[in-house]
Amino acid sequence: MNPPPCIRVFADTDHIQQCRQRLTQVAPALSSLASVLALAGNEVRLQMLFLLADEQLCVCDLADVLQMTVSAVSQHLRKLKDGGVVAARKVGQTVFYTLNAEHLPVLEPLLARLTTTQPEPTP
Amino acid sequence: MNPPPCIRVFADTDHIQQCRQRLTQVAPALSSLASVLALAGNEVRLQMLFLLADEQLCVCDLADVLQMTVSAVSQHLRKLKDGGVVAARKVGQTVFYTLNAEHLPVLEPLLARLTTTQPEPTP
DNA sequence: TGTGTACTTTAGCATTCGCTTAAATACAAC
DNA sequence: GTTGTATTTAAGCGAATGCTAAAGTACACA
Repeated sequence: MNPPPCIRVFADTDHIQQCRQRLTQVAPALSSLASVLALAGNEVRLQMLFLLADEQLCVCDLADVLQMTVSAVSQHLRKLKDGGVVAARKVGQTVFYTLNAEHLPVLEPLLARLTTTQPEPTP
Repeated sequence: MNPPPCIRVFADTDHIQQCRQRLTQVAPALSSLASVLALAGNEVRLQMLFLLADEQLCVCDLADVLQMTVSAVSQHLRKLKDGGVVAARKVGQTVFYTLNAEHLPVLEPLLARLTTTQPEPTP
């Protein structure tokens, strides 16, 4: 049931155990971070987040800007909302999306890099 | 060939165009960032990066720690290497992996959050 | 009340992902 | 050379992803 994954000569068991412990200590935070990064790791969604960092937008606006189907945009937004990355605010029949505060500490510095990175001069 | 994606009453064409321009300005950086986040957005790979941030490790070590097949680990590492996130250094017949400098500015603050986030007191 | 607009949801489908298994490569030691 | 160890690669497969197309929901307004 549990074949030894690696039968190398010097398997420093203490070291392995220590690494495992470090992982379990950060496990919840790491899992949460991974799911946020997975959401932001899609080019379309990252574009959305970049735009939403500047101003709230409705589904229709995003569809126009990204030149995508309203349905496709809506499905991306649902994922982002389910992940707690964005929040929806309904005004009349249009739904405005904004960045959610919960994961801003992670997203803000990432998005900030996009506007501050100057094109590197070829050395 | 190009049906209007959204026939809403008030489509602020100038605004849409302005958003599109902001996107094209950051397009290369955004694309690069998205691919790094996509790599880090996998829980197993994020664990690897977390460990590699502390010390260099070989494939076998990672397989032991993560309790995964050497093959599975190797395939993850190849993706990370192809994305420029990690670098390989061969010593004898073992291959040590380290974080690559290229994307450290993105990864470092993310990984730092894992060790500094204190468990929030239930309010 | 009906009509239209903004959005969501569902089903379907091609593609990608992440794993397993097995074979292949590289190299150290005997 | 042969053997053994560390790693990579290839093939295959189930599951997840991201889109389209079509139907469904919610609400404003005449």
